[in-house]
Amino acid sequence: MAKRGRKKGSDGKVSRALLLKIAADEFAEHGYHKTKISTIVQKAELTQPTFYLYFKSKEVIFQELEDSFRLKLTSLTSNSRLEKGIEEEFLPHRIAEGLSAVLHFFADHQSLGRIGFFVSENASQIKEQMAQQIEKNLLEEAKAGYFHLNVDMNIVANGLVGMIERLIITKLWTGQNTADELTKEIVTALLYGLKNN
Amino acid sequence: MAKRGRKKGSDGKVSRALLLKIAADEFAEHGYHKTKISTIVQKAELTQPTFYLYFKSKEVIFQELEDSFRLKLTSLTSNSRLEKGIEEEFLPHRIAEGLSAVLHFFADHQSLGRIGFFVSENASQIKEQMAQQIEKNLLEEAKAGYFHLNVDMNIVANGLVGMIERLIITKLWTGQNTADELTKEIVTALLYGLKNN
Amino acid sequence: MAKRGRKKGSDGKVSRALLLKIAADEFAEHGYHKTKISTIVQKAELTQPTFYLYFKSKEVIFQELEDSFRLKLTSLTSNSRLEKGIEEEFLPHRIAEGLSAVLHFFADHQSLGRIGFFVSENASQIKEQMAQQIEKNLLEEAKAGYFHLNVDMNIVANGLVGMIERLIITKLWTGQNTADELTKEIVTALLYGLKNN
Amino acid sequence: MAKRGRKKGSDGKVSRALLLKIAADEFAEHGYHKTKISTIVQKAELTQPTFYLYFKSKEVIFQELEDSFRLKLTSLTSNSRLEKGIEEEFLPHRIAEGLSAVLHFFADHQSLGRIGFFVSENASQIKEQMAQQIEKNLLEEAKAGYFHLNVDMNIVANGLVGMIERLIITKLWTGQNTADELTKEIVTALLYGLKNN
DNA sequence: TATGAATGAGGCTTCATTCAT
DNA sequence: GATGAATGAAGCCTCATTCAT
Repeated sequence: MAKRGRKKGSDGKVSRALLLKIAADEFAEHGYHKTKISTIVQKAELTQPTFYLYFKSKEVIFQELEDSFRLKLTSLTSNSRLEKGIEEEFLPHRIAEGLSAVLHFFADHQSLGRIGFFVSENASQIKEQMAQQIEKNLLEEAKAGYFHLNVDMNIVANGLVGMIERLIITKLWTGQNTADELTKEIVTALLYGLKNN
Repeated sequence: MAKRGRKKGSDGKVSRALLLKIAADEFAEHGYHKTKISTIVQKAELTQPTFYLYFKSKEVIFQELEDSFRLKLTSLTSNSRLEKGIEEEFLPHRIAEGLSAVLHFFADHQSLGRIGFFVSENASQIKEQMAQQIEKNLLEEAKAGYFHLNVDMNIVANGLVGMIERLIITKLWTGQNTADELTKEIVTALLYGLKNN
Repeated sequence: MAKRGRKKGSDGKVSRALLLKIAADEFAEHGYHKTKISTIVQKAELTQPTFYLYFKSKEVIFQELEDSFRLKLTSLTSNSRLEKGIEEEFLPHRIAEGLSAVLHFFADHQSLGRIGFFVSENASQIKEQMAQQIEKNLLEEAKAGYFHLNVDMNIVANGLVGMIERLIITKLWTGQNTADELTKEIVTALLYGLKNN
Repeated sequence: MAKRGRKKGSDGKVSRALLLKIAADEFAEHGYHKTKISTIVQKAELTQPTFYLYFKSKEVIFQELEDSFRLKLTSLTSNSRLEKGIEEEFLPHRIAEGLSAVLHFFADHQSLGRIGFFVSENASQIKEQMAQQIEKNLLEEAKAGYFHLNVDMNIVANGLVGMIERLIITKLWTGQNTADELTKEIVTALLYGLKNN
């Protein structure tokens, strides 16, 4: 039944998705330059021209993965702002929710996370966006009286991103700690240094 | 003027150092793969064979830079432990000293810092070593009664490294903050979360 | 006509064989070091990357040629042993057969022969293997009473290999003598020095 | 006492001879192309410019070594002709003398021998000259009645050179046989195949 | 949809050789 | 007589990408 030139059971959508997945793993493991198209297609049991059927270039498939990461991450952080009027005793719990979501995302999408946070040339920029989101939240929360203002919130936000980044690599992805464990530790450390008194 | 042979005023030590410096800048700016020997020697107004007079390969000169970074960093962190018997009121100041030294080092050696902390394939490993050093310090200090033990010190150490890393990029190297300003902010945030009560 | 992509009528097997043949000629004529991949592909009207499509390296294609030589030579020499019970009057004829096969092989495969016997770094080893094969044959034949034992058969075997080697170059490949003529001369000289009485 | 730029105790003649000797060993061991000027001068504890003080090029020093070999070899073979009127019973002894001289020469000058006989591009030509010398001797000796003429003397001469060549490598230079032992074996094998009746 | 075959562009490295002192 | 420093020339190899089927 298969037409000439068509692999039995082959399906564009499937091949494309497969290439994307393998590429993600390769980029994540070896970085952009050491990742070779030839390796990707080999693992997908396809050929190089087929790759170019779905992606215009190496750069483009990488970009698609990076964009995918960005999208998911943005949607997460934008949901983490605290509502006004929350009781102080619930504060740790509310803050934890946002952080937890982020950590779970990274736990569930290692390759994508590695790409967006560590191998992309824009990683720094991505993290800065994240830091800005966090800063906005912190400032509002401080204005609401939850936090003192003895520290520069932009610095705190950036520091927080750095902390998260490092713990993802060293603790989450190594399996030493779960997303929830890390959440608790971070929140504790954070609050006791930020909480108004 | 001479097209071949000895360039007027040429000196092996000088040429080598020049290549090393330019290479550091190139690696720092473009990463390992995008850095080309041809560019390095062009900027040094030398030729490719001259490069190989002083360095066995691209990999080797990179390694030399990485090692140089490692050495300086290690000597800094190993000097930052607190002596026993220090008065609590001087604690922030003492802790700040170690951190300050590290930040000043990064401020003064951007390219080297970028190489060791961001472009090297061993960057993660290097940071982990640093985190271990810090953890040891923290644990001793906790034992001495300066800190409480409500948090996992290994997590704190790694988080701290992440914070530092991120602030170096976003604040120190952008010129937004000086090493001393950052030191103060980090110590403040840190202590209020760690200090025993 | 196409500048890129598939050449009209191109066929992997053919290209590979072509490269192999040209490489054999080049190696045979110029030796290993003076043979350039760029020349090989030029003569094949291909480009350098294509070469690497079929052979991992210069060394590897050379090895393949050497192995090919070894294989054929080994199969020839191992077939040249005399059966027991052969009449003495047919001895010269039987011995000639083995030698003749070898010389015909060299006559028909100059480049390969030159590679295995003269340009390979293992040429000496190859010849020694051949000498050992020959020695084994001679010893069996001596045991069967065809030859006397007044001489060291290992020396004779090595000397014989040297004779063959030299005559191949000076007589066979120059066209001064045919394989059959040489066979006769060598057998004559050999037997009258070896024959029992 | 040494003047500026002059190594203590340095002497042109000595340096030149040293370079020549080391070069001979290197060429003999590694062949022409794998022998590097840089290695030669290193072993001589000199520098590359010094090399060019004594030899115009790599090719030239090699040529000098090859010429040196040629000279010595030629003087040997030209002395090996048999005088007319020698008694038949002394023939083996007289033939042996010439051969012995050659083998002793190779035994005493391995590197030079290897260069002239195996690494030079003219090795084949050199051997042919030798073969011609030998052929002339053989023909005269045949004319004098010492040998029969059932074989082509040019073929015998070339074969003999091949035998010698191979035995030098496999027996003489490996220490398995002395020059005198080989001489005896070769003469025996040779005579019983050549002697008239 | 898929592929066998091919290539443009470009990087790393080596080596014989030379100049100014 | 000797050398520290430098280079012109050239070769091997890799990789993203494309064409014709």
